[in-house]
Amino acid sequence: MEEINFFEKVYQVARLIPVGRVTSYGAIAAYLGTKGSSRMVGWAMQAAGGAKPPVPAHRVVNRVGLLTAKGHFGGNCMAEMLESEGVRVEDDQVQDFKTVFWDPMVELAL
DNA sequence: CAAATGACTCAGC
DNA sequence: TGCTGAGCCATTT
Repeated sequence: MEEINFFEKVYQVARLIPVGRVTSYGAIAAYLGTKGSSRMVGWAMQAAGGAKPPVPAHRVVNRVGLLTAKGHFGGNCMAEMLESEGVRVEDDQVQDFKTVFWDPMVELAL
């Protein structure tokens, strides 16, 4: 069922993240209008595992660029994918986060 | 209906 | 400067 709920919104924004870029939970939450639901974004990512098309949850990190989701992916699989896309990751943290940071509020020019 | 959970974020010490 | 506590919203039980 393709129900348009909070998760779907998160999925759509997350799928809009270009390769080599990353965003934060708060940025997506704020874009959706629920700035305080940063946790919900992460919760949506958990459910994103069965979303179609797949959601690049590995491109979604916390506000400091830390791969908090790594623990859920299993191992450093998340960092490997990010590096494969051109994102510099070191010690489970995105380097030049502000440079690779993709802000939906700006990029999508809402 | 109320309580608990969660991949976050901010403020305080 | 680094850790702890509380706040936030939506989903789940």
